[in-house]
Amino acid sequence: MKSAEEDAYGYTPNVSLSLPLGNPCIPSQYHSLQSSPTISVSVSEPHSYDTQDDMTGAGYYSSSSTRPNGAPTLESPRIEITAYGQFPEDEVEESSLPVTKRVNSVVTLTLPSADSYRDPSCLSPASSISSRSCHSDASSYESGFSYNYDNSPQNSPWQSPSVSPKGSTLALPGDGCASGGSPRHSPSTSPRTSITDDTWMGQRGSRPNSPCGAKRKYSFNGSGAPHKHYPYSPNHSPGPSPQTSPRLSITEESWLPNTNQYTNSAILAAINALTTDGVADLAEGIPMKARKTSLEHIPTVSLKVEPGGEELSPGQLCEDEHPSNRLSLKKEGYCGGFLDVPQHPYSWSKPKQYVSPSLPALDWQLPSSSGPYSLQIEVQPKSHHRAHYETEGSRGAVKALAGGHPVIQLHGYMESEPLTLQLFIGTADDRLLRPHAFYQVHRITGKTVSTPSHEALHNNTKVLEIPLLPENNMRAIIDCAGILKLRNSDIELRKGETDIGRKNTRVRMVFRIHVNQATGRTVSLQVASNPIECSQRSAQELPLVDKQSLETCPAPGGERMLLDGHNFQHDSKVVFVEKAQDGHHLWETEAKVERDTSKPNSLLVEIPPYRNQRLSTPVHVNFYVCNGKRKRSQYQRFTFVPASVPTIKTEPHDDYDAPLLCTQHGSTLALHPKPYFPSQVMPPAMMTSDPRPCVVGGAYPVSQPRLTAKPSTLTSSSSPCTSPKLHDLSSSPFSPKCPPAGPAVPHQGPQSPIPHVSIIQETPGRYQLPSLYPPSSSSSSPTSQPSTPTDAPFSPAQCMTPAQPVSGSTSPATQQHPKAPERGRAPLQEDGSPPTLAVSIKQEPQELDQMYLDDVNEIIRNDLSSISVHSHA
DNA sequence: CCCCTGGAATGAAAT
DNA sequence: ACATTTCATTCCAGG
Repeated sequence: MKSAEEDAYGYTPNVSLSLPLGNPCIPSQYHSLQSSPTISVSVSEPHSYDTQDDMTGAGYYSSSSTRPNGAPTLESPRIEITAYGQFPEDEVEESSLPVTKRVNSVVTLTLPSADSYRDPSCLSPASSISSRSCHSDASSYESGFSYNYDNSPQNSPWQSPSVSPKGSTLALPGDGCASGGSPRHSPSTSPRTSITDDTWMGQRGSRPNSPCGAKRKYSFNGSGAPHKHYPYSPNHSPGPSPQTSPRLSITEESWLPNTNQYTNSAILAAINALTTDGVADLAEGIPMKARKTSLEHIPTVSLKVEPGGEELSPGQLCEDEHPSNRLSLKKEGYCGGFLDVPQHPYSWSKPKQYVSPSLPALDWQLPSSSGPYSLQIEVQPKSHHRAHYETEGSRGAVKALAGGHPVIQLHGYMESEPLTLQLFIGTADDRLLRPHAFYQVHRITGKTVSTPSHEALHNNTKVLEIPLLPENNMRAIIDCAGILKLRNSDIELRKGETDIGRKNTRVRMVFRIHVNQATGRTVSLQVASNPIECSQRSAQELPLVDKQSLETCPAPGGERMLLDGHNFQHDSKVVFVEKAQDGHHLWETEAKVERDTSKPNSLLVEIPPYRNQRLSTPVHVNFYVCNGKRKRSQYQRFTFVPASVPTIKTEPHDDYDAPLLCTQHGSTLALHPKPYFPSQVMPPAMMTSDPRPCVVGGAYPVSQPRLTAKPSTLTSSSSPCTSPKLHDLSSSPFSPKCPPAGPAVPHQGPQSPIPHVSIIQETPGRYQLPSLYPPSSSSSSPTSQPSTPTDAPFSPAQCMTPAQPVSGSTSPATQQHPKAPERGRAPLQEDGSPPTLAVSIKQEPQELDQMYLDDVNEIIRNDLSSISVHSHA
């Protein structure tokens, strides 16, 4: 198991590499990154490096896309989309947001967005509207491609299929796929929306497609690229290309118009230059996936003539411009096209403007508090929320555990100006917090909704913007946010996407706020909610621990801990586990459960004695509730302390969490870390215990993130946490540095040296970066990026670092590293254990773990295999 | 009539 | 290659 994990991490790198192959896109991303960075850099610098500050500056810069890009790009990595979307989009998206600050300097808005969501494309449409199916189409696109192969007409075929659902399906090659495709297509598409477009798209059927695609791969061009996507590839080529390459180009085009605002012709030029290569790649790769979604239309259009023609325009238009619009539009079909921004005035009073540019990418890790400001989740969302598919109606807003809805508040803000709270759905795995590729926030409206909101797209990630008003004490009740589930097949096809959707059903609501300061700087804060299980099945079958009455216990154990949660059974087992960095089990033992008092929602367990009674320092371990082989809760943190030392901590756990997540949960936060483990110790401990690498430094290591992704799913279980505060970690180490360029530089630096370096330097010249990055990350070709996953790395780095550092608290981001530790594996070890055993590895029981590991491994293998395949292809 | 939901059927993927 | 089990996604139906 452990090994598996490690492997995973280890692989990651590989993966990333491979990915690259697959995705041409990547390059583009880089480019974008580069470019963006550049831009941003320059601009920002002026402002301030400070992380937070950055934002501000950035914002402007961003105006041009640049900045954002930089950031985004980084992020993007993950998602392929980004690549496509690239800057413009990003910007766009961002722009939508903020409003407040932004002055608008910029102009218009909107942007293009090409990408829109990741899949979102689909989603968004759909999601937003639910009705709109547009997006879904996108996916279809991919399929479409495939179809192409089959028949270009495919459409028709598919469509029909689609209609017919399942059936037919197409037989296609994909067989299964086909079938799948058809069904889905039909469903999604057909239903939803619009017809035409959909139809086209629809045909492809999202799911099916993907599957099919994968298998088949035809791809036209794609060659390898397609991997999964292949379908896309075709599409891509046509469509995509547009996107991708197109996008680039397109973007430009689109942008241009929009962009102009920005500026950027120059920028564009630069970008293009950069991109070129990338572009090419893109073209190849074509990111199809991405395309798919969003593009569906577009691609279609472009690619194929048929649909294409028309669509393109629409699509493109939409994308570019609309992304945001879409959101806003939601209903309208996509393309509404205009800038929505303005549309919903609401509280927003201000026009939105764009702000975005400067804003940090969504995958950047940000602190939850900085200076006087502290963004907190006053009321956490319930641990379970069944997300809805595009093919379903909305399943309502995410609710709070005690009824009601989540509540978030910004403390320490004394200005009279309203701010815009951003909300997006993030991951809940061990890796750094980032937008979740398979879920999107869904805006809920209606009589039951009291909080106004507005949708915007940032790099394929839907972001709900909610006004935070001084008159409400900068507090908002989040009753307007639902969660949309994207079909795994649609997302996995995306070019850059490395995460797998299967069993990756936990998310976190991520809230961000950007506070402009008198100095001109912008302080960006973010907090993530506790993990939310979004699948119907998991919610009904997997045991889940909401609360634990004890966080720590002396090594001898014996104390009783009451667990509050869901799906507990009389035969539920509670297993304590201590794993080494590499993942193997050092210790595993089943705790006694008082069956008599066990209830579906509570379990009373007796803390088992720790394996080593001579602890000199606290040791972080985990425990989970198990209802059967594959029905285990996520890892919960627990800390054994030296008998003498009583508990100080309670929270040691938190530490762990902290590293990982950022957010805070309320209480938990971790923090300890610092306290406890002062310097030295801490690290290890953190690392060890959690997987999270936290790391500070290491964390970023970047590479890990990527791979992990999938695995992460698995892993995720473990630490979801949100630890909020990590700041410490993060901040200290890295953050501080970064400031300058803001985005990019910071984090990465820490992580991967190279990157960092480059980044940093680059500030001056973005270009540099590009080169740098690529290399580092990808090593191999552009594709490398694929690793997008890596993004994480980047993002982090970028992100915040600079800015965030400030926040210090930011740590969140850092925290996530969780994985890092693993990677790092060696290094630390629990230090905690330090004294004693620590070291050795015991393994022991592992069964459970193994199971887990197995799962993970599987996943990883699959991924790898697929990847490799792709690449080969 | 529409929005939510809870429940489940269905088919694909993983074992 | 086949039987099962586990998941994801789509459908249904009631409030």
